[in-house]
Amino acid sequence: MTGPHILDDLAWRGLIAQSTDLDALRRDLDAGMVTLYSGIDPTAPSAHIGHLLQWLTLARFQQAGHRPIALVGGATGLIGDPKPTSERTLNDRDVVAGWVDKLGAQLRPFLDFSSGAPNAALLVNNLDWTEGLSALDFLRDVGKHFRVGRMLAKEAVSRRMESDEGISYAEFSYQLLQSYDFLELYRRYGCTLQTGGSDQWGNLTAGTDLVHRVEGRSLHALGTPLITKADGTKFGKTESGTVWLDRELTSPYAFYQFWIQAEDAMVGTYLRAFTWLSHDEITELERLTEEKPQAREAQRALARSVTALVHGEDEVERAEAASRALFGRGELAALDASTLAAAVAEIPSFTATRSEKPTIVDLLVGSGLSASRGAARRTVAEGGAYVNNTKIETEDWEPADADLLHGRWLVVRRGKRNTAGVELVGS
RNA sequence: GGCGGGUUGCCCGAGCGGCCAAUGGGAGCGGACUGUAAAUCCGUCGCGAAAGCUUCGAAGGUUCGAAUCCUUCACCCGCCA
Repeated sequence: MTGPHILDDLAWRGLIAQSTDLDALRRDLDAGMVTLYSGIDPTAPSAHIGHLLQWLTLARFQQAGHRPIALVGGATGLIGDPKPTSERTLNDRDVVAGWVDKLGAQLRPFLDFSSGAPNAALLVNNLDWTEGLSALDFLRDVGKHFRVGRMLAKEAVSRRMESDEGISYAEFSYQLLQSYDFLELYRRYGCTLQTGGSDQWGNLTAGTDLVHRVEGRSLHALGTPLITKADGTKFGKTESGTVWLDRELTSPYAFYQFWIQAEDAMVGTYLRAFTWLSHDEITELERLTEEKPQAREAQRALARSVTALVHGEDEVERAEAASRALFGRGELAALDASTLAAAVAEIPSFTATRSEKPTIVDLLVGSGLSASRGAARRTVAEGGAYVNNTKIETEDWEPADADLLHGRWLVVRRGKRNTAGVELVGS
């Protein structure tokens, strides 16, 4: 690969928040193929866009000729990484095992696993080397190398110690488990680099420390920054929660919409971190955002790229077509039936029966746009309810035949950007 | 094991027998402005059309009346052993 050095590329993309010894890492990367790993824990049936960032980082290394190992924490997921705020609830073993399978399948498209290449990606599960480990062996072989003082000093642990929630011994031990992964992967595959989010920094360095003590080798750790919004608040949430990669949890249309709503101040950051666009392309898009922010070119390119990456080009087409139809300047009534049907298919929709004479409140609640009838009435009172882009002023409004697009559709909207389709059937 | 402190709505956090569906802040949501952006301002924020109903860790109890008092249980924190 010609392009910039992998570390320079990562730095340009804003993906290096912390590192152990960048110069040493660069020397190793230049000396030949490096095996690296990054792990995620199965805490849900799907990965989200934070995980995507980790997988993409692995993929960037693979693109540069190095060998990525994607780890899914079938063991660590049974214990739970300490969150600064509160103790996790343990999930059942079979549930976690099911999630391990799902996450494994989900990450495959992002890396090249084809067996021929020397740097073909590997998928591993840390349950494979921890399940058979006895508690005594673990304490002697791993636990003996850890000092409690150091462990207590880790940020997540100390935060929890100071909170009135406290921390269980199980979660306290988490860093030992993750450190042991690094040791095991070093022994099995010669893995010498671990990447992860900067919130994992304590765990990453715990791993390099352990290997140093046991094997006398200094390995590398690289922390990617926590991606946030411009005001520093958490990124990756929408009104309906986390932005998942699984289409059942976050539809491709909703996924596309999430990205297209990116703030101007952050769109460049997201382009750099989440897309494969070249430096030149991104620089140009950043310039366009400065010059003509209202054109939203960068947001469009971002939404297109990331949606294509996760859901494929076909879904991008659909999401874009639906977005044009629903957010376009034109009249919804002017859309032809197939375009409208396609657009409605992308958004949450439901079927109502004419004989039930649904009011706007029924439509808002039935479509899930409003959580309760009270909330729906409030929305109408606030002037946030629309049908076919026309504001509805009264809560007992009912659709007339003339309102039905192509004889059966209504597009209901709450606020600026929450839309749902309604198909009115029956007589 | 002993003693003390704690558990309130999405989060933080007041309330400490009636005036409490419960102060305040944050997040969220809607509106105005705009560009499916940010900032700002305004409004809203348990369910119900209403009567009313269900909430303040759980279960009992005292009382005309409890988030507020008592008992037991669970969990958390601290100190001592």
